[in-house]
Amino acid sequence: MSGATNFWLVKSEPDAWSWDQMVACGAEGTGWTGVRNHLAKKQMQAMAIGDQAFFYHSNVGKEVVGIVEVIKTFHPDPTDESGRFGMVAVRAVKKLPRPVSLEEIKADPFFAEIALVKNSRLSVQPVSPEHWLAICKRGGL
DNA sequence: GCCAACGTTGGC
DNA sequence: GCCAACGTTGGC
Repeated sequence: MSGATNFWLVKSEPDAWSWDQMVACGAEGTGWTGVRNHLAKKQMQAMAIGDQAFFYHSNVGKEVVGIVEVIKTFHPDPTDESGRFGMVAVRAVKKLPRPVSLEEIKADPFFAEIALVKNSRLSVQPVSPEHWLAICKRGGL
């Protein structure tokens, strides 16, 4: 494992779990439960404590609203009865001063290869450092 | 509310 | 192990 921080993007429908709820968990954070996809699982297994992830509101809003940090690495998800999947734990770090919408990301050819556009259904995805910086910049950070 | 994309399941 | 049917996700 290298010491470099990796970047990710996690999606949530705000009706199910919103940024505000995430913030309400404070420094304690919360388990990122409910992921039932093997590719997403693989991404979570690759996460290290201190890695950062964009928090994206799918369906409603369709925008990156904030940044979360991994505080606990991959471990069993108590909500998964099959025992096949797991979760990480994250805490809210900061809200983007300006949310970055999917529309905006799609409109910029720079993001043509980002998983958010290419594989829109993947709920946990990696983000390259270049894309990370560019979205932070657009978000007003 | 619709539909396309994609993952999963189950019959063979 | 293949593939059709089905369910779910998520953008529009």
